[in-house]
Amino acid sequence: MTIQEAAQRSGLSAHTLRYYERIGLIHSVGRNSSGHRDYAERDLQWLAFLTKLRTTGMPIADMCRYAELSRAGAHTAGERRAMLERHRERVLARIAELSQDLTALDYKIEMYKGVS
Amino acid sequence: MTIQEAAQRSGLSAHTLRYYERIGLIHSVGRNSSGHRDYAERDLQWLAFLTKLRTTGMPIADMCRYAELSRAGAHTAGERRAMLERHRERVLARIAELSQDLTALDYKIEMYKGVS
DNA sequence: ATTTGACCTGGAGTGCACTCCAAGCGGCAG
DNA sequence: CTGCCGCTTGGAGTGCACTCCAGGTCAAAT
Repeated sequence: MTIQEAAQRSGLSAHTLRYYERIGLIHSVGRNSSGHRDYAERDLQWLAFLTKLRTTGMPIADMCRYAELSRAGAHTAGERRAMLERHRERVLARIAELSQDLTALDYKIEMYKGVS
Repeated sequence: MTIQEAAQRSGLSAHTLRYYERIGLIHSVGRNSSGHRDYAERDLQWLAFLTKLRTTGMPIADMCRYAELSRAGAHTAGERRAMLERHRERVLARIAELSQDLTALDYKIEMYKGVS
């Protein structure tokens, strides 16, 4: 599939897809006879996973590290899992923080309701 | 209180406090006889509120708008409340998104557990 | 044959939110 | 009186994650 289709389906821009490949986040996207990228279903799945890491706030540098480990083979599975578990804790903490701040926000909104 | 004390107590850096004042997020911080900033308890409260808006992801530009409205007087209360309610929705949506992605992350971690 | 349009590359530019720097001032310890 | 420290200012620099540009290739349409 072309880069535009992949962009459409992944929700990332074509620019971002090229950028991700350049920095090593996506490995070995196929090329067709004229040198254009040709994304496979596997690439889309990987992209979907990357997108989850991104939207949950993992820095690009960490994602690169994860991608590198994935490329290195099965013996890195433990380290990858550890990365995900650390990340999981951060996401959990972030949800807790947001929930806390939401309560404060609600309180503030209530104050506006009381006044008007 | 000095800028260092205010930094300590707000959790922001002195750099950031000056920056926030410069862009109009904090209005009229007092100065002492030698021209140094002298933060009052009120400023700390305002800073704590700003910090909640920031950590929940409100862009600086929106916070400036809110600060501007606050300065403009009581007749802007409705608009301020509307801003907070819109922001509340975004925070809620963000929590929902994070929770969703957390589930996917958990699933991925389970897969690693199954393998190792 | 030429135009069009999607794609390629390396490198430069952008926006956000800080973060730091240089030059200077005020107060106080030695 | 000198040195130092913490503060002041305007302006420049930084890091992150894109985002865009220039110049070029290729295949299909006119």
